Amino acid sequence: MNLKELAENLGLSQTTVSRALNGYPEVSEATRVRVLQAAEQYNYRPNTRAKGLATGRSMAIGHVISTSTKTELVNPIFADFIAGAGETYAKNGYDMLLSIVSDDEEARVYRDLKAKGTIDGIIIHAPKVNDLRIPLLQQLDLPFLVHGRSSRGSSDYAWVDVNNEQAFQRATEFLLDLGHTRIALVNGDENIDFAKKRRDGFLSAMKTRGVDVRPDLMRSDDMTEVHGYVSAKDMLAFDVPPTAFLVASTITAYGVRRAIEESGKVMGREISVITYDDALSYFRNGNEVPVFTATRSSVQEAGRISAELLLEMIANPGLGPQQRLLEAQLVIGKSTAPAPKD
Amino acid sequence: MNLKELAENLGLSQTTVSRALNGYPEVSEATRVRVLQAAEQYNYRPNTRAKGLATGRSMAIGHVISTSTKTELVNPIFADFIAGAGETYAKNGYDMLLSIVSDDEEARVYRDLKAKGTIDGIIIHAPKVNDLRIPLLQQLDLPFLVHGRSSRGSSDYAWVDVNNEQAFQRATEFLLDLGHTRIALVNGDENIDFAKKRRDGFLSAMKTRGVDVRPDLMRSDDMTEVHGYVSAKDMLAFDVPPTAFLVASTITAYGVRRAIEESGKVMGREISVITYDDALSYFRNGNEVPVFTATRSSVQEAGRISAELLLEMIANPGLGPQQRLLEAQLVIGKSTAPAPKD
DNA sequence: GAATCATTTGAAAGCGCTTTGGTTAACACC
DNA sequence: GGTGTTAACCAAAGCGCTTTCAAATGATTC
Repeated sequence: MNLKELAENLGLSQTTVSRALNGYPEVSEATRVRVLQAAEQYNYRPNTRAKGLATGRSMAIGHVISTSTKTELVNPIFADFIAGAGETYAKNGYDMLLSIVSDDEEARVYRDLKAKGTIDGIIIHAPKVNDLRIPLLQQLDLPFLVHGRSSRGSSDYAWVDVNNEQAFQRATEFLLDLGHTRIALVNGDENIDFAKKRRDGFLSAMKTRGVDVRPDLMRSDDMTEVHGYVSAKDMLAFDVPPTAFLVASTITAYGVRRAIEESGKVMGREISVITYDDALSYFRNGNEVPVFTATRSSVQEAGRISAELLLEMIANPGLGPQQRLLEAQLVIGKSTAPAPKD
Repeated sequence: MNLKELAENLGLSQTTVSRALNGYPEVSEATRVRVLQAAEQYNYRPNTRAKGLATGRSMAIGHVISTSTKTELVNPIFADFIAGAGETYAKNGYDMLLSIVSDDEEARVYRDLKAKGTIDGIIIHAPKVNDLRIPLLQQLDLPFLVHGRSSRGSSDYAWVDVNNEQAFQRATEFLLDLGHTRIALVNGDENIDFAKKRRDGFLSAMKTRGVDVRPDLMRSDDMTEVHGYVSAKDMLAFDVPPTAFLVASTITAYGVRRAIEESGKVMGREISVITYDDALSYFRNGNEVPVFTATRSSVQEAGRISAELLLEMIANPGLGPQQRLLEAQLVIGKSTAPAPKD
């Protein structure tokens, strides 16, 4: 069933039917009702492509997820982020277009999406400290929003980010308050901005308290379980091992925990752990009492907010780039305890 | 830059330019080269919507992920599945459209996607034992493929699935061979077909060997970490606790492991664990030696194959529904040992 | 009763592409 | 020279919608 057929069925012009369906005022209430009923009855839905062609808008938002060509990892936090965003899109009649792109092709993909007119806006993830995608998108004149921030370069773009520096600074202070000084940092890939910021927060807290930072207690890599395991296992074998770990994700924290237990120590007694917790739906940090003491911020919530801001910017082009800084909560779990006296 | 402008620039008609770009034979080699060069130079990309309107195809595949209205969980295995599928789509010029839908709206969403012509085909996930989506999609005349199978109802539809029954049967036999008889099943939600099949495999192996199955050693729920923890903790507190766990996912297995360690026992010594391993990229089952003995099948691979089969079916409508049964591998890790003698 | 106005409707153009059904020119053949 | 054939190109219709501009109708005003 298309508009023409529907109009013929009703004995009306396409114009009138289109107007009735789209809520324009120049239609008598009687015919509007008649049209809506008929549309319902025949289950009429306007063809997306035709509508888009006529209006110049595609009613779709792109999400580009870049996988490094080498590692081919897909971060599961995307699943939750996208769930949050998808909800907002659905509510506003937008579709979500997903592109999985190897990082050497990203520039081409953006240009194509713009030139082909596939999408009205785009959300990008995990920006690097100095991310070239941002100037590229600025120049492309395609509304976009960054999940995260990029420290260097222009700051005149839309983003939604967590206050990562503050989160890890507080976490570090908490460990210091417990008497820990040999604190290890099992970070994400520090080429990515958020990991860099977390490191900054860690270092800043240590410096403020005048505690020496041992470079051999800092690791940085993709936030897999194995990364946590390997890093912790390695450091626990030191002559003077760390007494606490600051970890970048619950997944990695599970690896750290595995190494701790393998070493015969007990987490939350001899060894303390604080992790960043994205509140992943399949990876809740325990049920009642959190397993890990954690800096928590829901990535699903971030997805929802990101989508809302982007749609807002698309609706009001004069609005300028929207930005939102979320604060992580420090929740106390069973993984932290005072530093052992030795 | 659109086709008209490009054609004017070249002093050719839109017809000829379109033909040159799409590889039709009625164009001289000289002009084809000229056209391609110009297109390259102006970075011309045909407008997706216009092309779709003219051809009647949208060059997009929909993925519908349903979240139960109650739990709002987003299974991270989708991230990997989608990564696999996305690769195939990109290679073939298709876009991927993602819908996150609460389960009470699914039927409407399918009808809409079909009526609006947004997509050329659809992939659905996690079918129930008796899944109503399948007859609905059959009736809608929209090419579709199911990731998983639905035991009841017509079997005349396209699917890609793992031989779940066989996988868990083998895993159970392996535990029985090690002398375990008190084997607990920490399964996924058994309303979903794959979980049902795994249970069948488990029961079939137990029955064949004449080992009694204790109903209180079987749990079924969403495959979260917490589900594993709570189930295992509960069962380990029994007067006669299980000596082995058969678990539905690595994530859940981490919960089981947490409970085991909390109980003061050691996994791979007093307690054995076998898990199903989807080979999630952020959740590799250990590095060299697997942490868990596991039945492994890559969900990313399943995504790739699913996308390939669906595109094939779209390209050749006469082909009939494609189906592919993948076998899981039984890999031996550090989590299994002979049953303790008591 | 004529002029004005608001209300409601419709014809047709246009969005950017593909594709049908030509047309033209060059060439070969008898 | 006339007839076919082929290669290369183009004009225009059509995909299903929105939107501009015009027209018809009935109500209102003087």
